[in-house]
Amino acid sequence: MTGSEVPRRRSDVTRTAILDAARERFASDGYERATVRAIARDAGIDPSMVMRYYGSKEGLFAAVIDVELDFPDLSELDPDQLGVVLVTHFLDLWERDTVLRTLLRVGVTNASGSDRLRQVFATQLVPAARAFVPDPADAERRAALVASQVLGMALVRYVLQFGPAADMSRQDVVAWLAPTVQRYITAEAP
Amino acid sequence: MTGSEVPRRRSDVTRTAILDAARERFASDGYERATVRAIARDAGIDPSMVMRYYGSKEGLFAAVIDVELDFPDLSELDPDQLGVVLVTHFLDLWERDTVLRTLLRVGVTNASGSDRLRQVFATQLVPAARAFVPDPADAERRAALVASQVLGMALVRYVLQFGPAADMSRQDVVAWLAPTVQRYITAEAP
DNA sequence: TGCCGAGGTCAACGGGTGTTGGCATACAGT
DNA sequence: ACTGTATGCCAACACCCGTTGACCTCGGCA
Repeated sequence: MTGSEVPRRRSDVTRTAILDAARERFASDGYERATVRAIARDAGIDPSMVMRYYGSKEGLFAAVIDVELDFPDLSELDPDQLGVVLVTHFLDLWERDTVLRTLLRVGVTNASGSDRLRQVFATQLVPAARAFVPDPADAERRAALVASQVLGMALVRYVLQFGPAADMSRQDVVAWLAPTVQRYITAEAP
Repeated sequence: MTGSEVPRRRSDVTRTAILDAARERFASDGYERATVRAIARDAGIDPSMVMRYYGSKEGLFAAVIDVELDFPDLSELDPDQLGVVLVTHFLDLWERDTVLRTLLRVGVTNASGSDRLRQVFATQLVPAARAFVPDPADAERRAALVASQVLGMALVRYVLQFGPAADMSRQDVVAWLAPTVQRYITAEAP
């Protein structure tokens, strides 16, 4: 992913139109109900274009979830601020684009979605945790606890949209969740 | 729901066979990928029987998720034990049968699934919280925080099956999550 | 100007879906 | 024993899906 560049081929505009439409459809409908036909209609082109450029529906989905979740540099951070920084960063990620929403929606029913979710967990969250936990041996467990709280909040707030969770301000979410995350990483094992 | 009774009609055995098969299919495949034909095959009958007894696929799903989550009586409980009791009870619920798993799997993509999930939240969790929170005005918010942690753990442990989360013992889950839940309900607002 | 390939449309295929109506069978009540 | 009804199966319908291949239409180049 090199981000924005000037289109070298004429078809690039169509390519990204498909990708944008796919992002929204997968995010709001999940994998099964997001049909190739609907995505093509949103992008204003023929369904066969989707196949030409992405090979198959599965290939299109792979392109959608192929993004890097750039984790913040935590190396010289006050360990007491870990909870606040992590929760704030996660809120940013969830609100910036739709890819995590897509991943969560799809990961619950689709194998390649949950694979990718596990992969993000293992390559991004676990290593970050490893640098701060008291005992590296249980870094995975502590990362899983953090994931449970963060994904759970994302679930009720952005996907299921429970009223009280969706209405909370960012500050309140951080204020409530940061101590939890902080404890999961740095506290003594109970 | 009167529970177990002697079958009055000959078809009751088929009825429950369909329901059992549907429970498993919906729980493991989600709504879209659980086909009427596959459910009927599992139940050993013809797909048209499903329609005769439950009207439609949607009606069958409604029957599957029409269950009461009997909440424990918390009225004379030591408020300090709230976290432990709640987390333990939730683990029981998730491990006893598949209905919550179904609800979570389906609620993420299907409207009637997430409706039911919101309904369970509003009629079971919020009232329970109302009895213990310092200020009844924010009972909903505190209940939402509890839901975020509990559903999040269920998500990574039972649905996504993140290794470290799935491998934790019940005691460890309770030991880690109970203080979080306790704080969400009884602690001063930050 | 003539050509050629890239970009795009169109119609169709094979398969799977939820759902329906007709027909057989076994049972219960008289 | 006879009959009406509950129970079940079978075949088909209409629809939607992902995917394919044949065809058209431009823009750039010799």
